[in-house]
Amino acid sequence: MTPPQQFSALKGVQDIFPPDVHLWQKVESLSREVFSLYGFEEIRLPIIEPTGLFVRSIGETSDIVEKEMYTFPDKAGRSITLRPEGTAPVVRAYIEHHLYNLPSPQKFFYSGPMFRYERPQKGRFRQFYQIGVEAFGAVSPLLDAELLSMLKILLERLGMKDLNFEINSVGCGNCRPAYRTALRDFFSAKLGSLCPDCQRRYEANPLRILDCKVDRCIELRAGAPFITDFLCSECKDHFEKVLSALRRLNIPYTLNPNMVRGLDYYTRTAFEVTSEHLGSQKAVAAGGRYDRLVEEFGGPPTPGMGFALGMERLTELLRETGEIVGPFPDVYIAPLGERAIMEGFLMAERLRARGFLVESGYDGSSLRSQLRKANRITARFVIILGEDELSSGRAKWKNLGDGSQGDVEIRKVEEFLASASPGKPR
RNA sequence: GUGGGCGUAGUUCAACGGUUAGAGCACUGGACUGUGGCUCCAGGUGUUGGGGGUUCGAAUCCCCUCGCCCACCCCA
Repeated sequence: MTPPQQFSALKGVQDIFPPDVHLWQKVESLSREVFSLYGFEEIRLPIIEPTGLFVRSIGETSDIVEKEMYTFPDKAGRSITLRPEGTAPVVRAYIEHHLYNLPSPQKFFYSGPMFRYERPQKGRFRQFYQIGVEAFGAVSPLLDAELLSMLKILLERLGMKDLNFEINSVGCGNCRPAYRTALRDFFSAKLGSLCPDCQRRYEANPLRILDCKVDRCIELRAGAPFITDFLCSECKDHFEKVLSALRRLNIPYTLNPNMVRGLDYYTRTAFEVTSEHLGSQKAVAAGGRYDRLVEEFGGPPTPGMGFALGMERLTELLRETGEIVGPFPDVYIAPLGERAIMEGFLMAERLRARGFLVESGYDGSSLRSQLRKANRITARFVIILGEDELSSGRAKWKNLGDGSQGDVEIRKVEEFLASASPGKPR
């Protein structure tokens, strides 16, 4: 006989189950709570989008578009892509539903899986989850500071420590081209000494040379021009006001003129929140401004700004700060014998209707093994129901915390548990 | 796509090329026929990831392949 085929999850995707899933739930619920204080409302969007949406927003020559998208034709021959990021779909929906007619700024958050066909490593997956926010229609640098503050408050309430807020301005369509030219000029004489990757970057995206990790390239870029010295007066003013607001909020930040964002659509403010406790993929959140994107997609000129949190990286850090355990059963019902099993089954349903978390045995195993199981799942109480109890009408109860026990009328088990469990029933 | 590391029981890991591949934990049962945790005892059909090769003999050496991990590229 051939053994049945065993399936396993695809490369780069993962199952999330207890106890880990409790961390995920905590992050999700706390995010909702904090975001709602700032007026962000949830938006739920498709996971598949037309391929062109990402090609045009992220940039045709970006790695994401060139080699990382899950793209396939549907049955009518349309090119479909599993979303590799969240901003472009939100922008699409914002324009498609004319949300710009509503009072500005419009603020949304989303949560869900993204897909990129990459080689997995620590903190990187092919299906990964992001919680993101996007705000439309506010040019003020105070919005930038407000989003940073909201993010910091969320991370603090999650108990995260040792985070570094790195910030930069990548300028706009007016000033960035001049900087690119200046960078190319700076590196042109050293081109032959740069690593092969950087020689490619020199052509494709010279800003990327700035965050190369090769020692030689790090040496060669000493003295390279800073983008902050090339910002136009509007961008410079905006950046200074963001930084000043951050100082007023007592939010510590690190200026990182070498930080460039991967996606083409960013303008002005760009930032990353990193942790040294992660692997090489150390950004737990990142975002920035995209003041031209809505217009480029056919909407009215509307500034935008947002960020996304990487769920796997976040929960990775939270796992180190202490396990969050799931709910424990209030009571385990241990029936002995056929009649008792049915009685216990009915009792379990009565107790659940009263708001108790109940586990119940119904396979007729010994009292010993049932108590062992109750102990293992850390039930607070055990109710023992055997022939003796059924004939006397009084069930035995046992408190697994202190070992105390006694008996109680079967009809009054609910009342007994309610008085013995503060806060229950709900 | 590139480079490196690792695949042995449910799990964490042992086993100089040499008997029948072992141990902790977990699980199940018992000591205690209806009382958990602590203790003690008992319980393993593992294609040593898969395939091929070298050898009298391979978990161990070689080749191929699959998978996982880490790093690069890039990115949350």
